[in-house]
Amino acid sequence: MQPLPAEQTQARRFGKARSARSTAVLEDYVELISDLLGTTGEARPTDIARRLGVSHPTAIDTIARLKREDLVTARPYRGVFLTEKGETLAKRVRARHRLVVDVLLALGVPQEAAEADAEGIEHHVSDVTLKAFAEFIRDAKDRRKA
Amino acid sequence: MQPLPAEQTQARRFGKARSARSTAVLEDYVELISDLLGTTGEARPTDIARRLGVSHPTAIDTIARLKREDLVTARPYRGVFLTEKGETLAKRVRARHRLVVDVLLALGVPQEAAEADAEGIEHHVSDVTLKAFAEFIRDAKDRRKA
DNA sequence: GCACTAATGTAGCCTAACCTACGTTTTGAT
DNA sequence: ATCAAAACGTAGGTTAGGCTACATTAGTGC
Repeated sequence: MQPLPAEQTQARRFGKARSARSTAVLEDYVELISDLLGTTGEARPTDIARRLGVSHPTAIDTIARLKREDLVTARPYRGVFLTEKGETLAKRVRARHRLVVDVLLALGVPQEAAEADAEGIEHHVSDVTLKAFAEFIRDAKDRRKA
Repeated sequence: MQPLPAEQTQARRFGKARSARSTAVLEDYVELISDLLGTTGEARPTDIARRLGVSHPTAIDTIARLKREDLVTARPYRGVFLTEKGETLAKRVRARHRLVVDVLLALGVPQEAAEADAEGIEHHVSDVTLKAFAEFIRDAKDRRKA
């Protein structure tokens, strides 16, 4: 019996989940900012706060953190913009989000639940899992064609 | 165009994800405590800490929170035990965890990634989605039989 | 039964993410 | 051009969840 490795494996998994949790908020903001910039041309703290369902000081605090992480630029009263790094992250996050929703739908999850659960699930989907998801969706499409 | 409802829907989704995040830690602890009680007969702060990959004061703090939430009982130097409420939660969480892993495996996700990602994903799977997962697994089994 | 070790607990600190209350800047309507 | 409303920003507070360093208790071996 070797309890140590099992313990360490489990600890590593929990650690991963913890770090995913801490980046989840950043990812949500970046994705939302990207959406707002794309649809309305600007991303303002108040809009961001309203969409996320938080107060605007909370949004402003988190935007400050995004700046620290070099994901956005923002100047007082001027709105928020994505850096290169932020743009790249936004693209990845958006693609992952879509894929997660698609997989849930393909599994028979109702639309609203799929959208809602994806909001939480997406942040915990690793690249390996994402690849499996993509293949699953591709195969499902092929099956439908055949 | 009515931008308000869309905003509110999105805000509600984010709110759900936020609250899932805050209960995720509690769920992890309860599940782990249940495991430890089942396999070794006792759940001690140090073991819990080691398995979760956190320091023992962190574990003790969270155990205090679990007590406040009436999920466990614990007395100094005596280990941790689940209340009725904690037991019920543990059962639900364990079943959900297993189902999430099974679904990921069925989708072609490799074992280790499935186990690791499930640790984060499980906390965001709603009852509706869980039901769809259960049906998907059942159907997959039927297909294999046929 | 004493002493050492391991487990447990306490104190004090940090960051993230939330909040309310209040002040300041922009903006747009008259 | 002014002024009110809306947006923005700041101050200060809370809880959760981490940490290290240090003190205490329990258990074990001799």
